[in-house]
Amino acid sequence: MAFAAQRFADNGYHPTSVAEIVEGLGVGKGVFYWYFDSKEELLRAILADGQLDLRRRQRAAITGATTPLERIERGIRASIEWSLEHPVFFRLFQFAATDDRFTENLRKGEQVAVRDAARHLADAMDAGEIPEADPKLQAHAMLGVSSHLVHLVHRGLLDADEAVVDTAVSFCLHGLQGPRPA
Amino acid sequence: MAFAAQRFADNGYHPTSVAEIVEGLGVGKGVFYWYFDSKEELLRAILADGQLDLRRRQRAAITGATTPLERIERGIRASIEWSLEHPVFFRLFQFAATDDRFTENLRKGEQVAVRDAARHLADAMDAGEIPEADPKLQAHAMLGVSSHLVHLVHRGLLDADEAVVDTAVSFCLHGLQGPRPA
DNA sequence: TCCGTAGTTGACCGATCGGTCAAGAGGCCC
DNA sequence: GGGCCTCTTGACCGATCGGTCAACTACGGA
Repeated sequence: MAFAAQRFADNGYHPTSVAEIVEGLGVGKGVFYWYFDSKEELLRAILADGQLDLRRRQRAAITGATTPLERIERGIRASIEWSLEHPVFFRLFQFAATDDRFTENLRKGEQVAVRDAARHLADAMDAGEIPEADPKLQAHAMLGVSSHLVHLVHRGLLDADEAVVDTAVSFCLHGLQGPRPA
Repeated sequence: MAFAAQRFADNGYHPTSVAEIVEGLGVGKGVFYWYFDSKEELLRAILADGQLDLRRRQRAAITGATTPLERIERGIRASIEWSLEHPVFFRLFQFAATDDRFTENLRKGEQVAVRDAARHLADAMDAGEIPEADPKLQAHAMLGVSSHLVHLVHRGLLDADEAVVDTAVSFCLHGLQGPRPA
């Protein structure tokens, strides 16, 4: 799966053939179809693996935080860092988001994460830490900032500086904050 | 090109064959290869068309604005509205961003837009409208928010409400604003 | 020792791919 | 009318695709 993921990320899902994968692994084609029903199922399994790992990282990052806003910040940081460390998974997520065969697989995991973030946002609103707004929309906005910036780093258009992470976090946090009461 | 763009957006670039396109158009295959060198070149032409149109819209939206920040806001609004009105182009942009064969084509257009936005951000900083920060990073952050939200609308997970646009704009503007001096 | 099963092989399948090209249609100028 | 050029056709090409399957190997238990 790791090898296949690498090839999918490098050459694209469609242009990468099953023959290419098994050849690179030095095994027969039968092995592939013994473990997976199809090439499509392979990618689904890879995506599920990645989502699980990201989710674990997010949960771990959040524990220990005391305020809702701190949970949000840690969640963003963890997501960005994970995405920077796992360019292969990240690229596959991006691809899967553009292909109707796979969007459904992403949706579930993404919605869990967004719902989670939205809950913390709602908590922060209740606590008066940030003004009232649609928490889900804001969670998605933060996701947009993070993933786009990560995308740029992976494309080599941005240095994998910690300044990127800080800028993303700061942008998101202040975006949430809205106009401060004087 | 419009027909091909539609099919590429609906079924994906790779799964859509040239045969499918010419058949849908009711013409012979030779016609296709008379006007385009390859399937790849066709998509490139479509992408260029879309980028040109978006760029025009952005420029038109900005003219007449008096302050840098107003230019930024109008630019965001125009980009989001255009993307909502052109789901086919938007999807193709998203796909192209995930495929190395086409990223280079997007980069140029994207960089022009980002450089433009960054210039207005720098102007706003000089005018003291927003605090100092890396304008390019911020421009990309705004692009991330916009495109992710548009993506959700196209996937049907969000209503094409004007609230979406307003939230995006507000999130971006306050994200730029940073911590207000008390 | 021998059988059963899990795991593996790679030749093979029909379908389809992007792309080619010889043939010809239609119109324009001389 | 006849040569010419633009445009169109669709049969055809070799390559390759995802997927199948009969044959085979390795090995643990009886």
